[in-house]
Amino acid sequence: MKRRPQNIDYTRRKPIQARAIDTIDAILLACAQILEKHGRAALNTNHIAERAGVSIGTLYQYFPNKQAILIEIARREIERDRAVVMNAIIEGRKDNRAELARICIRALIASQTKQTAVRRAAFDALLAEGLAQFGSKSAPAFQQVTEFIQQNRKRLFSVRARQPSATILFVISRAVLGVIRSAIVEESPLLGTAEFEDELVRLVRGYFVAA
Amino acid sequence: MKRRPQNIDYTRRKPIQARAIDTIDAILLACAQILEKHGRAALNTNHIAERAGVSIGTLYQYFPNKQAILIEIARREIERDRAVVMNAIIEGRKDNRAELARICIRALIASQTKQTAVRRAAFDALLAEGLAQFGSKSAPAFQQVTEFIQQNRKRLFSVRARQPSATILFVISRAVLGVIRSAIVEESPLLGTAEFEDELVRLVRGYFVAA
Amino acid sequence: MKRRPQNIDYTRRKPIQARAIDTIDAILLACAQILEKHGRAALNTNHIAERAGVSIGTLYQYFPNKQAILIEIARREIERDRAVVMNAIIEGRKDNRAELARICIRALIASQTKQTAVRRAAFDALLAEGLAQFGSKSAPAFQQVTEFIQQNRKRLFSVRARQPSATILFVISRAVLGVIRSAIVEESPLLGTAEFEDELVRLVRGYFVAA
Amino acid sequence: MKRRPQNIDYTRRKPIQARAIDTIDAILLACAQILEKHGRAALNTNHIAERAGVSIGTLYQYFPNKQAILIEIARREIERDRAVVMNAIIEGRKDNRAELARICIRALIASQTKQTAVRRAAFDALLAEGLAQFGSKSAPAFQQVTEFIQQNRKRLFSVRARQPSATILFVISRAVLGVIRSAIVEESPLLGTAEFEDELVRLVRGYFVAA
DNA sequence: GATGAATGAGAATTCATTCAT
DNA sequence: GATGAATGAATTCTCATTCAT
Repeated sequence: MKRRPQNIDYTRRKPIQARAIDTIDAILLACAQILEKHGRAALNTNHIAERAGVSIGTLYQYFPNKQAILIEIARREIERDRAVVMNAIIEGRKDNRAELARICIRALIASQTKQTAVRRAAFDALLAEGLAQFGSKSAPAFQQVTEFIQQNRKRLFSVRARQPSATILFVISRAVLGVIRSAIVEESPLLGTAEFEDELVRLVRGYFVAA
Repeated sequence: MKRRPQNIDYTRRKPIQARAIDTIDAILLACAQILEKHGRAALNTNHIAERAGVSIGTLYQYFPNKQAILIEIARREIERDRAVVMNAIIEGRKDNRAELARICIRALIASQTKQTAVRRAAFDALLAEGLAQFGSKSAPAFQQVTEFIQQNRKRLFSVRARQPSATILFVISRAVLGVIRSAIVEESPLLGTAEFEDELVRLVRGYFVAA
Repeated sequence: MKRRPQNIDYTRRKPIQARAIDTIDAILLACAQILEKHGRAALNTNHIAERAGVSIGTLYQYFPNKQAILIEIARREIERDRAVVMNAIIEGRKDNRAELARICIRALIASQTKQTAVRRAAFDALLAEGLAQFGSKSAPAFQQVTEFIQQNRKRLFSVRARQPSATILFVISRAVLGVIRSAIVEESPLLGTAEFEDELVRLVRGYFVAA
Repeated sequence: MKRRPQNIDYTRRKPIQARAIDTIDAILLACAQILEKHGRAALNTNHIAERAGVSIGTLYQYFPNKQAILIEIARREIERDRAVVMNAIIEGRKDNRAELARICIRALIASQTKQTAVRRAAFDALLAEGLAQFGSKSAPAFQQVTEFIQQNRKRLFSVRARQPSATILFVISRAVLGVIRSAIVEESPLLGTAEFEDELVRLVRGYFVAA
């Protein structure tokens, strides 16, 4: 894949001109829509540009290549995940009796269920780019959540809960996400049932209680 | 001359002779090797045929398209997963004191760590083909394991363990696999440590004990 | 296109063994069926052999190449056309009052309307083979009709009819067939109407009456 | 990398600029030249692009597939036929004594004799595309001629001529074209003789006079 | 005679990317 | 900055034909 010298930093969050923001958002939205409607095989840059209502030349002014578009989508999805969990926790704090684990799980299920195809393709791009990228992109996003959880352990997981080390947080977050993603991917009938949510809560509880 | 796609179902040859089985295995092996060595982007049918030592025409006698090769690989990987778990369980029975959960987890980690690229690409193909396929392919393979576990619940998970329903087995299996796969994909330093295995065992134990 | 040395004369009408006749007919029938059902693009030798219930090797024992199959079909179609016209004329003689032109036209419309796709493909093969072939194959078949018409001119076309030279017969036969084929190809609503038949009869009458 | 056929209707560029029109003409011309020189079997898109002096990619910007090129040629040939007949009629009006039928016939023979291979291949493409297409493409082109003929019936076919209904015009036009095309396809020695033209004129006259 | 696995040249088509305007 | 025509390497897949068994 030939790349032109990249004089635009596409990871920058706030381009100076409003028009540029619109263009970038239009491109990302177009990409996501194609992914969702027609699948990964139908995704190509000409099509993205067309749907975004910009010329292919303009698209290449904002993204150095196709991969970069998907990576930017992945970056935003990860950020959205983080926001979802944080929001759930903050909401939960207001209501003292709420079970935080359940709230987070419910939020995650809702979030993951949306835009399946988009997320898949975007994260695939991330993987193809070299796995190290993934860490560097997702880590900061989850850092905030991780810190918050460690500081609020007692309130979050009952008194008996163990001190959640980085390993523990890794295991439990990937376990929950793994189950949810599998249910989505396998189109499990469990999705959306109360039983499913209950079992996930039990998984989290059991883990934190286990000696 | 390339004609437009035929609407006639001209089914591909099914292997009867040993020679044909060798050919199929050679194609699958070649595909896996390319995936592992050069990555998914470098995978193309000419390359596969060449490495398999057959003509491109022969490849297309046995597989209707590139996708089908990946799907067959996925099918075999799923079968291998099943065999790995069954073997672990059967081995564990001989040694009465063995913790079966740990044995299964150890086997799964070992199994999943191999052929990362191959598995990724193969399962992606399965997904692209329509997600429901996945269920129908993996379900029979895991049926045997599921039944065995239900029959040996007490021995497997200690006396206090809950009756493992289909839901419970779904959740715990996807949780464990989800954590292992995430560790692989994110190239986590936890992979291969005793701590990682311990935490997974704890995850399983805690879940089965949780009220 | 590579051809193997051709040691079987596929134009021979009566192969010695009954089995061979069956095989040839099966191949021609299969070819015609595919043409009619799936169109020319779907016609390939493997498919023909499969549908004929013979191996591809056997097919190549009876026909030196794909083209030869189509040419044999064309040969038989031409022969059928001749038989249709001759039959119509002979039937007409019994009934003294019958208008022979009308009877022939009616028979031709009926005949041409059948197996459109088969005829098209077969005659195309004939053309591709070099136009000279066409003359040598069709001429003998029509010779008989031509001679018969010339001998029965008066009875066939009324008293005032001109002496039908070879040119005249060429013009009128191709005119009538041209109109019928156009009607078929263009899917004209005229096909099957009495008006259509009437006009064709008028075309023939007018031509033979014209000074 | 070749993807499976997209189900997105990603319409081909429509020519706005003069450059694009040149490109289209170059492609059509190249296609016609190859057809005429090397025959249909030698026609492939790479060859067309090369001869047209454009890249294969450019060819596919303007035509979705090979078929479409042939269909556009057919469309233009039909339009040319119409123009030929109209011109002949208009020329004929200036010379009051001219026999219009003869003038049209002479023009048609001249026109049909050119580019035999091109016309054959192009019209075949039209047929393969679904026969109804043919009607819808040719009908508008002939509408103009048909109307003109109906309005000038008397002058065109002598006083005794019948009112030419749509059916009559269909029959006579296809009859004349059918004879001419057969003569070309069968490489008849009649082509180019005065006798041939005379007989065609007689065919037309006789038909219009016939009661 | 029959079989059918293997062949491989060759054709169609795609799509990321560039660059002159 | 924007445009969009042009590029062409790369890839998938077909199918007539052969020949060892």
